[in-house]
Amino acid sequence: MPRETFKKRERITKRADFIRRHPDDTVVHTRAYRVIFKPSTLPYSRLGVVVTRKNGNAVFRNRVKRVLREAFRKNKARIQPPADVIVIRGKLSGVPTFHEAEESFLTAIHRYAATKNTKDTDTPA
RNA sequence: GGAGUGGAUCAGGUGAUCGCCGGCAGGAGCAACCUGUCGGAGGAAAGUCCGAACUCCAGAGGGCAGGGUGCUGGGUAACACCCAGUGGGGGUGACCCUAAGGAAAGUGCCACAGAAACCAUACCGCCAGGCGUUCAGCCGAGUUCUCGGUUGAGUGCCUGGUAAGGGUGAAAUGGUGAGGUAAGAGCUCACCGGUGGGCCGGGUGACCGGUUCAUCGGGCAAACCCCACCCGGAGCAAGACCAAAUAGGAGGGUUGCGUGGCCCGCGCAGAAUCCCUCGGGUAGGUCGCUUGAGGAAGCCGGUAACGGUUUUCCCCAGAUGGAUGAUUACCACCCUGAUGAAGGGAACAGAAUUCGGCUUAUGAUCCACUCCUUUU
RNA sequence: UGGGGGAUCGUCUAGUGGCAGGACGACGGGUUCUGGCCCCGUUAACCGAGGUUCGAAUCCUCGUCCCCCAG
Repeated sequence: MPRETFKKRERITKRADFIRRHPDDTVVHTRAYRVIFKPSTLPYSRLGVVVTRKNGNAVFRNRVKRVLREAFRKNKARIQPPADVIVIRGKLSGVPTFHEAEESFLTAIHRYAATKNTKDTDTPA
């Protein structure tokens, strides 16, 4: 079983990686977040979190980022194929907990995998 | 029991599992990775309101402009901060607040109202005199109707005296009482109040107390200003170094730049293969970067702020799309509940070059004190 | 992180110590067969809290929010 770590190379740090869009991107909406899966050439997935100042103060923004980072760390092995994942916090009030975030993250991964499978079955012919 | 004032302290704790950042050591060496070990948010880290250190501009030098501070004495690297006091104001009180120099250096403003808003004095009014006039009484002359004189009351104008009173206004030329006067007035007197000067005593000083003489016309300087003291500018995206990238594009120049308030001064470059500006390109890394006006404890000086000194004492975050987290167990606190079971809650808030302050946000506990009410 | 600027009716704006004004809008009325244009009237604001002053949108202090700039 692979260890559930989260190294620096698994984080999206370039502004261009946040902004660039591609037709193959898969966008999944959950109640509080918008999750964008971008196909990656790297053999592992990466995570980037967007929380603007309009969501709350610095404590709140740090909380959102830490909770989402933890959900990614625990479940990154399920993202197949590997992708750059960008999570955008919507305008929803209330302090997030880890369990809520993980549930949203898992549903997003599930829908992402579903779209990939249908594409794989449709396109080969 | 209620209301309140001042001060101090803490900012849940201990494990388990999985993670993140940094230092050190090791894996032969840089990077990466692994192992071990140590450390890892705050009282406000916040607002960026002051003051400094540090870096660059020249080792920041002179003048002007501009800005800041503004009772006294201390503290400090420095401050607009702190401590101790003085004066003034608020509160029944504990206690709190205080940008608190100068208005006879000058300028300006004080809307509306009001006679008048600061400098001459003056409008209404009051009083005296003069000239008219109306009415009444008395006297004289005369033919009844009239004329003259005089007294009193009223009224108009002029001259003079006066500032007691006058709707106003935020503010009106010391207040009250008596004398005095034609009417009045600090004109005089008694008490009270203010201002200025002299002298005496206390205090380092702001100032306080007493006495005596003179005098009694506002306010605003967080209006311009004057006086005293202080301040050069920019800011770690400061600044230094390494590497990568494009093509030699456009404009200007004798003085240009540093210079980002102005002038002087200073420094650098200075006839082109030169300099400046714009445009274009690059957007990576290393250092600065955490040991410092540092902390703790003891002793000494000081009312205190604070300072001095001693120690084999301690090292206490340094990220760079930005770490300091997640899950879970038990205990502690608060609330609901019945004391149990159970459930819920736990504020304000996240380092970014570093310090000293201020201000703002905010949970809990403790100590001392004040006022009111009730009981004894 | 550092530096700079701003906040006035619903919107855009003027006002630098003394009544807060204008335009557009909204509402009501008039005009018209009806609507528009036009005319008349009404409504409606000084970001918040303290201080200076007789008096503050204006001067001072603190706070809240918004915008801009950077090597």
